[in-house]
Amino acid sequence: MMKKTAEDTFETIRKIFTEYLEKNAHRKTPERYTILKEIFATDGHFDIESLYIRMKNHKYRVSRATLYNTIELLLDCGLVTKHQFGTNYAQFEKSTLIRQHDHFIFIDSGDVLEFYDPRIEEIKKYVENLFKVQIINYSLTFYGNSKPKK
Amino acid sequence: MMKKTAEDTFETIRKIFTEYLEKNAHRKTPERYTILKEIFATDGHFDIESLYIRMKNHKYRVSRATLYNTIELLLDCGLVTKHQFGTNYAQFEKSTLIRQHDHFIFIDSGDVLEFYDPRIEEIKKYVENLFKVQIINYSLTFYGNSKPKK
DNA sequence: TTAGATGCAAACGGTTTGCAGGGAA
DNA sequence: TTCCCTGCAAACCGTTTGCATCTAA
Repeated sequence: MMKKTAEDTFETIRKIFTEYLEKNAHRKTPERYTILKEIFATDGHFDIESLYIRMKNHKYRVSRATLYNTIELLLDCGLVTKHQFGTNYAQFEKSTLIRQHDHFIFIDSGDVLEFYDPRIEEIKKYVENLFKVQIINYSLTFYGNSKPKK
Repeated sequence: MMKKTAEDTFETIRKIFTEYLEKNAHRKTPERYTILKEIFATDGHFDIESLYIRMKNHKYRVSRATLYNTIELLLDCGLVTKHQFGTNYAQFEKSTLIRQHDHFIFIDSGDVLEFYDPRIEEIKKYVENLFKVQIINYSLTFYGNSKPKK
């Protein structure tokens, strides 16, 4: 069986975006694909300003307005997730298409770690039952510091 | 045994605030106590602007700067909790001193429900162990809608 | 008496919007 | 050719800050 390369994965991502744009009668502009590529070329979380600077450094100038516009589309088709980690600006994360996870944030540095605990599913079911609601999404974030050495 | 009245509870709150102010050499200004009273006189979550307007309606004029300043103190002594429910403005909640809880937000209306599931404690322990960290606080919020009638 | 608090208004910073020009379909 | 999209800059809005004035201690 062939190993799945990073390029293969991005091709899938690109295809998802294209299908989304076509289905919603949005234009397939070069800006949108370049932004998509830039986002998926880097690991970790990002905010609009850092993405803007990164693209400028890569000699691809887009306006902030277009970044906000495109992020909106990427959120809508599920390729990007939005977080508001207690700050007053939004942070985003590219979808891995692989595994769901939540976050631990170091209070001092702002560094982000990811984890997954299946018990969150149990809590979700409990809440849906309790309130007779349908949960569309959720956010679970822990904040803390390194454990002090004894 | 005497029933505990709302006034008794507020007296306790007031005392906690006073002790906090004294311990940290902060002045006990009338503004600070009036803001405390206003916050604890209303149920549910609030933001700075609505608190500002509420106080103005009650004929007690404070500046927004003082509201922000005082909220900071109330957060510091644990009488108020801050939330950032995906919006770009902060929402606050008075502490109940009774029971810990998390939130369910109706996507359409923004209405807030509260619940508690002890499994969150298990997840917390798991994360502390996994990353060798100490968790100071956390946020768990579900977003969704009413379950459609069949 | 004086250091800390308040009120006001200006500044700040992330996000949104209006509009003229450009380009995908 | 059409009208959606982009870029730019101004507007927006929640929050922070600077400063003169006031007041708790």
